[in-house]
Amino acid sequence: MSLTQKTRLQATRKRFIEAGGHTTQSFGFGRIIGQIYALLYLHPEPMCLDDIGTELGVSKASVSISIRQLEAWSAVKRHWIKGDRRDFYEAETNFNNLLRNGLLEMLRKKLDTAGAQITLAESTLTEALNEPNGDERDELEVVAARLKQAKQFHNRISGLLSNPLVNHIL
Amino acid sequence: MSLTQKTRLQATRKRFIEAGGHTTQSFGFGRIIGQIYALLYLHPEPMCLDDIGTELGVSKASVSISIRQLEAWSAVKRHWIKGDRRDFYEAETNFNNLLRNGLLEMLRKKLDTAGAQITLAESTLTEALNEPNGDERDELEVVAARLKQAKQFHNRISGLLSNPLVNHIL
DNA sequence: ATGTGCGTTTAGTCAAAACTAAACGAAATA
DNA sequence: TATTTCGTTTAGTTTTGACTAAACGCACAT
Repeated sequence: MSLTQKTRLQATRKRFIEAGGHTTQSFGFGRIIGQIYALLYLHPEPMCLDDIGTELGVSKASVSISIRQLEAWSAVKRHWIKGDRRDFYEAETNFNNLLRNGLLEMLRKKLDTAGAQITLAESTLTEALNEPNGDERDELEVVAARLKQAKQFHNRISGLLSNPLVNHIL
Repeated sequence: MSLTQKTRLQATRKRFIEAGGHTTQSFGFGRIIGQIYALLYLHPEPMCLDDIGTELGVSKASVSISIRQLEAWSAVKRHWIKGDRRDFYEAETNFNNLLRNGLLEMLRKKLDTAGAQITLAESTLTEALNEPNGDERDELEVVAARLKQAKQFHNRISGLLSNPLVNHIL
């Protein structure tokens, strides 16, 4: 392989890996997660923890933690090699699965906890509403109305995420 | 107003505000942003910077910075009060606008920069591909194929965000 | 059993982000 | 012009969380 080809391939890899790290960073997951995925995505063969760490210049511990996150999102798959005790990983190249099991699943969880909070607030308020009139009854009802509106919106979004049509589009 | 009513109203407010802060925090924006929005959302009248800061127990500077972010997302609106030099703010209760101008807009920007990076990587690689054969031609083509696939997925998602049908559902 | 080679856990470090206090500039008031 | 009252900027502090080195536990081999 010519020197220029090699250099350009390395440059391409490096750029893509940096971009991956930058992207996950901007979404609030660390930088390493994106870098690992990008590295595996462009790598023809599965890689082990040590090689990944060496390639990216980070510790094995970081790789271990990050790769478990990626596994939980179905973004990488373990690859068994007979006679080798090490764990090898390759990227899940099917972005649809990645989207469904990763991003959307996370979104769902966050929506759930948010929804639970709203419900909790609502029920606390309902107790107050059932009592005989007080001198700030109006305000009480304004808050109740807003909470109700928030819950409606929450339900709409939740419904959207479990809508089979929407899920098919993604 | 009875004491129990007052207590419960305050408890409801507090819980809702904390939940709001927690939510925005989990999405990588600060805690204060969500707290301010939640406070304004449950507050019948527009509030000024100082009152917001006092209510949440944070400095006016923090409120100033955060509320400009909220304004950029159309999540709050300025409310002019004649004869008062202070800026008053109220929550945008239309969640659809909020979604469109806030979350989706942000998503669009991140997709754009990610797409630009992929394109850049692709063009760097294309130069190498146009050269005569080298001894790692195969690997070069694997990387090229992966980049192409990534770009396709990126385009699909971008298209989805500007799809009028999808935009209408949201 | 003992040693070796893994992945994981933990305790600690360090850098980046959040947040504050204080200084500042602009606009209204006197 | 001097003063007051805002919102913003800035410089410094605190907090958070990313990351590492080292210890650990487990499984297999000898």
